[in-house]
Amino acid sequence: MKKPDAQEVGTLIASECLSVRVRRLGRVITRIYDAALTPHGVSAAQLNLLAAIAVGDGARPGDLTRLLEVEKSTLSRDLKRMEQLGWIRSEAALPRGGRIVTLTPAGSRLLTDVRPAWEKAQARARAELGEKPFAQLRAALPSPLKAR
Amino acid sequence: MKKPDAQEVGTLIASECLSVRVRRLGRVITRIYDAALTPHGVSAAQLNLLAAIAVGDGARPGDLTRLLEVEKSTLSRDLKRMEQLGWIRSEAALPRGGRIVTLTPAGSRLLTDVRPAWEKAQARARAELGEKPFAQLRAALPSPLKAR
DNA sequence: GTGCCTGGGTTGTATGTACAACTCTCTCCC
DNA sequence: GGGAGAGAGTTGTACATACAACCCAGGCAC
Repeated sequence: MKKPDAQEVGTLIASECLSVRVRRLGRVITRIYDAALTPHGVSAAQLNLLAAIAVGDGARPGDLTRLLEVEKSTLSRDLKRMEQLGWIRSEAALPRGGRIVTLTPAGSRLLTDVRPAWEKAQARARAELGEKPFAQLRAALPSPLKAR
Repeated sequence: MKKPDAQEVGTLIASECLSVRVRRLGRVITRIYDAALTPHGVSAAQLNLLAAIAVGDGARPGDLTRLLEVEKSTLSRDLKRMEQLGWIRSEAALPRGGRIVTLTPAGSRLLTDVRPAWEKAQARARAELGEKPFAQLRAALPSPLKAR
């Protein structure tokens, strides 16, 4: 039952696989931001989405899926939750049953209120990673706003 | 109801936030690996875990949580699924109710079988990101095996 | 010993995420 | 005008993930 092959492949993947590293990093980073944001009752994922909506002062769901690279079904549910929380509003507006999502006043307020906590999280993430890896990451990953 | 502040904060976060970029990248990368691995009935997360177990030819759950930076409750459930799938075995072994998780023959076989698909995914991820960002990412993110 | 702490594990609950299948509504082609 | 197809959205289902609240076993203090 000795399977040296399996051990070898395991070591290869554990040490070389990009998804291992990226997913691990995602968990670490998400924890940092979630912890900082908890007092405001908002999660990292939700803040990302709120910010994306705020950028254009309203957005079509289709744009958001492309910007954030989320599946449309995921977005649909995330938006529903945030609508129930009173942070966004979804107005039927466009021809093909298309809609436009905008921040409510409560959503706008939340976003501005949360800024100091976000900055703290950003600083903590920077400290956790180290100055150099932080800069490398920044360089390697395009800002979603530029991406497309 | 004009909230230029909110728009400003939104733009700041959307363009500067590390969690936005990292989480987005995680979704993209996970999709690539999941797609390549689907024919083998294994997900990216599961493969990561299998590999981590294979490295040491068995591991204690506590080590795995540190290695992968996963919450212990998450690990508990992931292991349970994989045990039901017949890929791993969990033997009660140590003093404090501690256990050791090892690959079954089926798990070992799966790991070696899956290698070509993994390599294809790795190549696709590299192509998707571009050669330079790929190298930058590699440099910025420590291999989990080194991390601690 | 009794009580407390710590390390290790599971369970309840909620969110984030994806894929597949479905509906709806236009548009376009013939 | 009737059907094919594209674009947008929702719903079913399953997995990955975390936090909080537990449970259990050992060690330590006194």
